[in-house]
Amino acid sequence: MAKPYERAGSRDEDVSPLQWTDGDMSSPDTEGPDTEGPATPHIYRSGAPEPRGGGSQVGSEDIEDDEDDDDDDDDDDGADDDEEGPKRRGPKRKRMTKGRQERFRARRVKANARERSRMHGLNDALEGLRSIMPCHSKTQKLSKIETLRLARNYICALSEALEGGQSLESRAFLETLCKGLSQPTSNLVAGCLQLGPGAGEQTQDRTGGPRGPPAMGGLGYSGSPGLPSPPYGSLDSAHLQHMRALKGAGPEQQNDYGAAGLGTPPYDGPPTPPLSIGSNLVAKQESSPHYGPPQHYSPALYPTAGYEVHLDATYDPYHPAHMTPTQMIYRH
DNA sequence: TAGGCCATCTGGTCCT
DNA sequence: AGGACCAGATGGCCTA
Repeated sequence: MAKPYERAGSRDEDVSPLQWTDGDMSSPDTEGPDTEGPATPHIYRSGAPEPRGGGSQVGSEDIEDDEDDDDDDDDDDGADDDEEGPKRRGPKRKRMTKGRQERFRARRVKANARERSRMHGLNDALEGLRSIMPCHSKTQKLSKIETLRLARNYICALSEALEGGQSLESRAFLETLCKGLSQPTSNLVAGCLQLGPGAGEQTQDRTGGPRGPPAMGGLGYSGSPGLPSPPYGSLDSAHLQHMRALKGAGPEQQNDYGAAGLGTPPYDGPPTPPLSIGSNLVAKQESSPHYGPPQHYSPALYPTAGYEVHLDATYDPYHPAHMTPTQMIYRH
């Protein structure tokens, strides 16, 4: 079943919102989109399965009404003792008075919003990564895990190519690229690169029908070759740029995206978020001691939005002198 | 219907 | 105290 992740629409649009089962916080009033659409309530109240931890969710724990509001700190010794099930470790919790419960809810709402925002940032970064992968298909989006695997392989493959002068059309390059990827992703990559172990070899896709172009026979998944049905992804222009750079094409030739018919800049993804890989790399090198000199990376791997990255003809990725962005020629 | 992938909520832990 | 990060749990969507 493992199929490159594909979804009709972004889930962010129809995501939802919190269903406030308790009347205290009737609306999270945090983000707009999250307050509309179908509900995805995960507020564990009575009746809902508890997420973990032996059963004491704050939302479902000792919630009290106002009656014994302030004198409850003394008698909470027994609060956990009379619970059935495993005892909870850690500091004893105080009973949730209404006021405390409200403060807790407010804190949780804020924390949830932050967490959502954090995950969105993470996803944005992942999307940026997707967009510079050698095969960037708009119809078949790589899943998160496959994106990370492909990125790792891509770095390895390009490094090997730089080291050994290996051809980027070689089978070895493709094998490195597809190491550990799922079959559909491997096939996608193969389709993008228009490479195959046996040109003209007829293979079968998952549905059993013969397909062309040639598939990734034995790559990653031995004995399970086959390309998924078209549309295949496209060889990303960023990858073409990498290939050109690695082949030592002169700057003049590297400039003419339009003339070459590519028509797109090396990075034509969505507006680069603050987490832009390329820009961050350069910026952090110059400003942050935590990011030390990048080790064993190819500048060509980091096309920055709005920039084209070109390799110095004498570039040696392992030479210390070439570890800095000064070896990169940026041209807008 | 099962399984993959995802977004979200949540509590715990660590750090500032 | 509050924020960042993390991992578990849950339910929705989609495809085979």
